[in-house]
Amino acid sequence: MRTIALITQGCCPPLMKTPIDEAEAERLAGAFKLLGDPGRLRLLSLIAAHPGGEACVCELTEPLGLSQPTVSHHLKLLHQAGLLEREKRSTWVYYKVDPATLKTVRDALAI
Amino acid sequence: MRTIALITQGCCPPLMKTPIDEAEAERLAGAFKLLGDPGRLRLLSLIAAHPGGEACVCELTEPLGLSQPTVSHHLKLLHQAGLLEREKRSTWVYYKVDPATLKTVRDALAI
DNA sequence: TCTGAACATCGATCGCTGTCAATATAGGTC
DNA sequence: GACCTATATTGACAGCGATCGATGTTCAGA
Repeated sequence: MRTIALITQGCCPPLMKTPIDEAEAERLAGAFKLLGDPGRLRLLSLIAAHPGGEACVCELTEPLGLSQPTVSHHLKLLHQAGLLEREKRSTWVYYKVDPATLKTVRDALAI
Repeated sequence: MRTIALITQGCCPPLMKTPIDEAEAERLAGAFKLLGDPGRLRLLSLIAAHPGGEACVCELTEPLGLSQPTVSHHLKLLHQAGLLEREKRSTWVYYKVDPATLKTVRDALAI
């Protein structure tokens, strides 16, 4: 799946106000494509609901029921899109949801 | 692409409040998968921004640059998910965005 | 009833992506 | 250094879905 730069470039104007052009549609669709996978949605949900609003990979693999490489792959995509912040602490890597990016996506659907 | 019943079944609890289960993730991901295609996003945008908030298929094919069967296919998916209302008037079929369903999807991303 | 227009369905193709096993990398501990 | 743990990368495969041409269906008008 292609990487999407979400926050930069003044993404994303409200869909419903005025017709978006093809480039904007491509970028916004990239964001929704990320949200269009049950595993990634559950990852976001697990991380957001985790104590402290953050979780490391080892805390996510088992409840998700997916292999470690797959989880790592999904986390990378979500991070590249700006939906997850990433912080390495010694051996562990902690992820937390970036509310601003999430809001950007949500606002694109405003009536 | 599988059909998603969006409004019915009390869909969709906010992702970020509490961990969603696999069934909810599957359903919600289905909705975002629909939004994860540039053509469908532009369809929604074109229809919403069209005078009267509605448009028939013949007004959408050309600005989208996709074949009529493809446009018809996308419209069917969006309609099945409840994102578009469909009304047949003699030879023409008019589609309009359903704001309630859109809000349902948007609210799932609430912080 | 014939014709043309608008829309839907079918069948086939082809690129994309979610998945995992295997392997690599990096950090901690002894 | 040797070993273990946590995470990332790689390579390969299988299934899905976006697309289009061809065809079907429905409706209005002559």
